[in-house]
Amino acid sequence: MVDDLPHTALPGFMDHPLDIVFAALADPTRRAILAMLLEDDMAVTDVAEPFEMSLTAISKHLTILTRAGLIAQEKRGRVKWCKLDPSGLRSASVWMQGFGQFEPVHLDAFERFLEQELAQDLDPSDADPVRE
Amino acid sequence: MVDDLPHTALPGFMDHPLDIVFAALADPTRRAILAMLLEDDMAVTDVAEPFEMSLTAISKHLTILTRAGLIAQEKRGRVKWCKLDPSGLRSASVWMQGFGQFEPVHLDAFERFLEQELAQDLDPSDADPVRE
DNA sequence: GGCATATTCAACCAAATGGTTGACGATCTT
DNA sequence: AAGATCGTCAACCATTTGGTTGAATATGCC
Repeated sequence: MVDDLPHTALPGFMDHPLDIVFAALADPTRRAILAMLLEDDMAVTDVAEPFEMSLTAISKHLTILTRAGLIAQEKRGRVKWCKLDPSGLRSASVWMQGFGQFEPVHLDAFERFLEQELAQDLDPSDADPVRE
Repeated sequence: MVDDLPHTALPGFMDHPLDIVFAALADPTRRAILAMLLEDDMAVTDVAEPFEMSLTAISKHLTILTRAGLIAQEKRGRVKWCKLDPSGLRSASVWMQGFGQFEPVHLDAFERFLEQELAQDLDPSDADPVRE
């Protein structure tokens, strides 16, 4: 038997979204992943490649980034593509701009950049995913 | 017995400053403390007052915020005053503005506000610390 | 079908985190 | 000096985190 709370892991959990966003950003591996995705959308395997860490570990990091709204993942065939999602970063930025008490920031070049990315909707036309 | 590593807790530790800043921001209690300090510099005891948590716990949170460069603490007599420090938030914001690859953000109203605060150099002339 | 590739799941582990309590060193007040 | 107040220290505890490995699940290729 598995005790009695096997539902959806409903404990206190992190209630506030900002907890999740900032916690996600607090790890250097995850920030490095975000920086990589700034250059290109990537498959999980390719994200993992430069790190001296198991694929599983990277997969977990990507899950954390996804739940924080910092990246979005989309499965195409057997490959799961990862791309930046501005929403997480935006909410964090809004808070930081004076803990939400001042006017929200316009993420300037960054937001516009990401919006372009989104518009392309994961078109790996010039990506180079398969390296073998 | 206390084992044998009682020195300064020298393990790997968090190397990158951003790790420390974002980790500090990832806790709702600490963000609430920052929001409180936005209104007024406060003594540790007064910071702790609204929380249902021990003074020790708040003291630890304040240490974490201090090490992250998010607040500064100054002891005056037996009272330790806490005030916001823009440096931590600034470094986080710089990174977020496109992971350091875009132009750094001007923290607008927030920075100017804090610089005024700093100029006043912890003058609790209109603060109301002692409530008894 | 059979095999390789892509990714996650499950179980496990060490270390870090966030909290507690009780004792302690400072400092102010009387 | 005594006592109260401010804050931290030390030890402890439960939970979370970040990693591992081995097996499992999909999907693509021949």
